[in-house]
Amino acid sequence: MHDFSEPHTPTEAPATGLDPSAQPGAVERGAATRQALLDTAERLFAEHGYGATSLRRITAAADANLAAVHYHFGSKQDLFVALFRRRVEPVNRQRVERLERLIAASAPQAPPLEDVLDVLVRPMLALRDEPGGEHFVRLVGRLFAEPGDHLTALREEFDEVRSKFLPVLAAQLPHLDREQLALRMQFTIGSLANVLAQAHRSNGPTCFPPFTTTPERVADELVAYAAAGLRAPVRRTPPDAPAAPNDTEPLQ
Amino acid sequence: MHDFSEPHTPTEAPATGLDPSAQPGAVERGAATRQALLDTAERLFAEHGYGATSLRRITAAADANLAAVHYHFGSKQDLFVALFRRRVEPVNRQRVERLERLIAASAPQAPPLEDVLDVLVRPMLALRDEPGGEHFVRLVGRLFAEPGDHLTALREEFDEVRSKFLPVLAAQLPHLDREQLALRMQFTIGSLANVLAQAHRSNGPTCFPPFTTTPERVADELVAYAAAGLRAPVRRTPPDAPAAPNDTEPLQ
DNA sequence: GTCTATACGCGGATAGAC
DNA sequence: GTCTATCCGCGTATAGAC
Repeated sequence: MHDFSEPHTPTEAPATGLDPSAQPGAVERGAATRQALLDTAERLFAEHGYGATSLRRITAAADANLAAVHYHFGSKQDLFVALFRRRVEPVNRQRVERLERLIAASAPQAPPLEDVLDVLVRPMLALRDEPGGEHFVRLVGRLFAEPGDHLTALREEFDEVRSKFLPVLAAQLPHLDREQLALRMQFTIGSLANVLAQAHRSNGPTCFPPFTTTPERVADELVAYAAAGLRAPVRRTPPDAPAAPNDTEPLQ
Repeated sequence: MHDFSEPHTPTEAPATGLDPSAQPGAVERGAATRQALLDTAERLFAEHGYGATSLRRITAAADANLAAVHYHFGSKQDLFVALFRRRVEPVNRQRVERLERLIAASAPQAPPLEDVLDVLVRPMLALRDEPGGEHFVRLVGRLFAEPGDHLTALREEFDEVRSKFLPVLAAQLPHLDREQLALRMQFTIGSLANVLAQAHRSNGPTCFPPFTTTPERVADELVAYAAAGLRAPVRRTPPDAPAAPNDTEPLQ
């Protein structure tokens, strides 16, 4: 129902010192406010979710005025996009650069599957060790599960990553056709997303027993799991669908 | 910031015909309203997300009054829980029953890994073929990514499933310790959740090339992938962390 | 250029009439 | 059981102070 066609670009640049009416130090204060809003929103969005976090709470916690969000970013949505890009762009740049180094190192053969997966997975998991990153990874985990209307722009950030990694993976997985590879990569991304979304529960409460695992250890396990899954032989017949015809009754 | 400690249980039972002030046919109308609210909310939540779907839109589309939601369910949150339980309880009952049949059939050995995974995965994917189920599976996919505050009650629905499946899986995976098994099952659940969340995009737009896959085909692929991943040998050393020390600059 | 104050319409929730 | 009226907090927009 919203209209994001003209997303409002207010801070086209801190056009430093051109305007004689500007207060001394105004630019620095503006940058500090912007920063505080990004950091605070990142933490609160991760803890309570996007919808449950109001701009009033964010601005109060960041010692800023309610309207500061709209001045610096244009809308709540745009604030989210900004804090998201801030973290994701370096990660995706690392992924692509490291992949290209891998390709160069193993040329003319394609690089080993495990190495490619490692480069895909580790930079994102490593965010957990950056200040504030532990909040951010939960947001990433949730992104792919969100309904598609308003966050498509963010998902497009991953398009370059996908387009560069897919052919390299395909070269090591000749037993899969295009559709099978796409499906299995969807499994792999889901594994990563789920781990990211649950990363904050170091003493995991409901779903799985508590365990204390470093991001490095998680990356190791995920790479081993995904590589084996991607290499799995194509399955032919479902082994078991006993399905007594009426073991589901109609809805209440 | 919400308080869901006392969730309001209004419709303790359609206490049929006890109240002399009730209109004739009131009970049937009430049940029909309840049903319409569940079906409509399920569709709208799946299409636009929970937060972006207002009670006013739901009640308008279901030809009901705004206050009907609070009368029948107590709150928007409780409406979500109700429509969720309606679908998930039969699925989880199927899973447990089929697992017990598998155990009995292969006793005294543990049942084959692929069969156990098939029984875990297929009933949920099969919901796509039920009327309205194609909407519901998207909600399931999102559940595990949601922040933990208000939906813990729903996640507990899966506790019985987990406690019954984990030991059977462990019996087939003696090379994994408890922590490794928990982590790899988290990967597996993530794979399933991601597929469910994207299930509606039969012509997948941003993330993966379009493909038309039946739920049965997806279940086959997921079982093959997860079985291989779970069986993967434990990895020892990360193969590649070239990580030029400064390939990440500080945040903007 | 940055921030404050204030206003509008819509969201979920609730009380009480019918 | 159902509905109307109402409450308060939300995202958003804008006018004007510094």
